[in-house]
Amino acid sequence: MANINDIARRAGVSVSTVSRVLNHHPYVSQLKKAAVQRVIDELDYVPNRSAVDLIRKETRSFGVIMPYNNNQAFDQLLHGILNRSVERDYTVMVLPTKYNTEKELSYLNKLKNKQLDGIIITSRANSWDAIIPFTKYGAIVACEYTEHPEIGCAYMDRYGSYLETFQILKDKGHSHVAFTTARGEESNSTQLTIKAYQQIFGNFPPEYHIKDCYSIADGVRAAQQLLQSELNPTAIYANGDEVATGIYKYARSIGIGVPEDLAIIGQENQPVGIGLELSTVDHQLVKVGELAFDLTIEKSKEKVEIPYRIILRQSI
Amino acid sequence: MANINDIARRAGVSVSTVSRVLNHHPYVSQLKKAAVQRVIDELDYVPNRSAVDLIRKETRSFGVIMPYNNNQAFDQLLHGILNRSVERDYTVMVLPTKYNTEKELSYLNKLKNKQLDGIIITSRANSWDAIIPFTKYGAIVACEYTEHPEIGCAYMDRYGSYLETFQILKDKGHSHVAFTTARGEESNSTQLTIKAYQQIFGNFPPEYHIKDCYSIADGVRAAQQLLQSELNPTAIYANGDEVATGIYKYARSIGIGVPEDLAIIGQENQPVGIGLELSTVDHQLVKVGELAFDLTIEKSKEKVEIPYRIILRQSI
DNA sequence: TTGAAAGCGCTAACAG
DNA sequence: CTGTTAGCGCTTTCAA
Repeated sequence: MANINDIARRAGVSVSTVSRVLNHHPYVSQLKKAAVQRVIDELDYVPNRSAVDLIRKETRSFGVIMPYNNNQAFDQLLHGILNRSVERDYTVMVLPTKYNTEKELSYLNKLKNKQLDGIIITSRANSWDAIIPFTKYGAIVACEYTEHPEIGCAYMDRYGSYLETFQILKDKGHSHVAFTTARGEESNSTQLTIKAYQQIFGNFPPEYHIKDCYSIADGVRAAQQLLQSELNPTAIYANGDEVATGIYKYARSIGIGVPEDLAIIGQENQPVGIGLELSTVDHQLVKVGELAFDLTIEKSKEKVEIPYRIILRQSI
Repeated sequence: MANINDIARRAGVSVSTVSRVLNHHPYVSQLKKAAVQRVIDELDYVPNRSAVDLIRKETRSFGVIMPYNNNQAFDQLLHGILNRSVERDYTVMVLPTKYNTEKELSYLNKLKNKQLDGIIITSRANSWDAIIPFTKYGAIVACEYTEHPEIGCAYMDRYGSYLETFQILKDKGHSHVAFTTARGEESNSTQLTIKAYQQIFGNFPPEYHIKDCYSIADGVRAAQQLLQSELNPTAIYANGDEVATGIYKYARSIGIGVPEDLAIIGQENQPVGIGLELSTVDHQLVKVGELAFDLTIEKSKEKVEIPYRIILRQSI
């Protein structure tokens, strides 16, 4: 592979001149510029990216911390991020953690070792206190709200949407309302769900909260636990449309009508919810992702809230 | 930020010794090793990745060319790739093309400029002839079959699965069978679909082939075109479960029974298909992704076929 | 407008 | 076992 010296030699100029034409600097004579360009084309030369990054001290690439991909919510966020990255000619690295704190820290280290200019956190395993020291090495923006002034935030109004959803349920006459979440109280969304729930309905029996829900199968399991007990919830707020689907299918399989006997509402407006006419709250995650990227590239520490939309269909 | 010279100086050793402990080389006295490690910890030092990549001439990172993410098929492939990349401590860059040939070539260039050690192509816009020259600079593996000996392939047996699916439809007595595809004949999958179709049913009116189908909405559009004409297909093979869902919903909305009046079968075993009990052919794309990664890391040019599974549910 | 030269931060002969 | 030194391939003063 040819390098900049080869180009310089064959074009009969110095490496600085080659560098200048490479970077479109002014003050290069047309003559030399043409000569250099000819050799570049001839040798099909492109500058070594590591060398450029090393001296420029930036890589024009961002990392995206997510527990895993192939999940509607995270893929929507990633999609938004990719939209913008293409426009701005940045490159994005996917950093899957499975909520492993060590792994997550090792990814944050890529800021320190100058492999990444910035990191977008879609969901995290570590505490902010563990994360914030890394802001010294590059922009860190989160897809959730946090007070910390070091962290830019592009977030959906989770608390507001939960409040409104529970209120709708209450207004429809439901008082026995159960809900599902992905993780336990270590998760921000779970905390907000519980807080909003209590705000509207007051305390609840712990059996009304089903954790570890990610997939259709988890929804089935949740429904089994909820519907076979004497808890008799009349409504369930699922943490995603796939989970809602599992609940719906199980309910129907044992002859429970939706929404007559059981109201179901999911989240994120996924295809499966559209297919089954499930009501849902759309947190517009693609937009959140796009904004998160914008904040990162601007090294902004702003807190920007994206509005949610509640979509009422047949299941409530 | 401290660099290797700072560490060497403060530890009272040479940079080579620091480099040795960094890279776990043998033949470093316990004493010096400890001294170096102490300073490293003290200064919270990590080696600059660009410098290391520059001299090592490798980055331990792969790129994944895909038209876009947030699509069940590509996200499954990516998921498989990420699974393995975490295990092997590689990093992956997502390279979304929207099937733009220029963009795709610019990504392939990242092999040449040493930004990437290898690239996995999940779907492509360029011809192989345009792509193959880049194999000189790094491993390129595809998630589709190609004869070219320079390209490793981890692929699903598309042709076989299409053949079997059409045969099943034929065996069930269908002779008026329509189908949808994402792209036109520039796409490998589309070509194989048509070839398999003709193999089983012979030629077909061009109206039986609906293109540009990606989403539920596209499925609705396809169904409108197909069901309102006098073509009267009795079965439709959709190129994905979301498209199948759109077809299903539209059919139901105009009083057409599934499967009595219309058989529908989709692809990729997506959640929405599970929810609606749609039959599907699962190409096991997560496995394909995992294998593609393995081939890339081994710089293998093997052709490995992953078996498909036809999942019969209620729609056929 | 141009080139020489000094790095960027690291690895790996090579010599001791 | 350890240090010296020569790069890796590029950008950017600085002086001309």
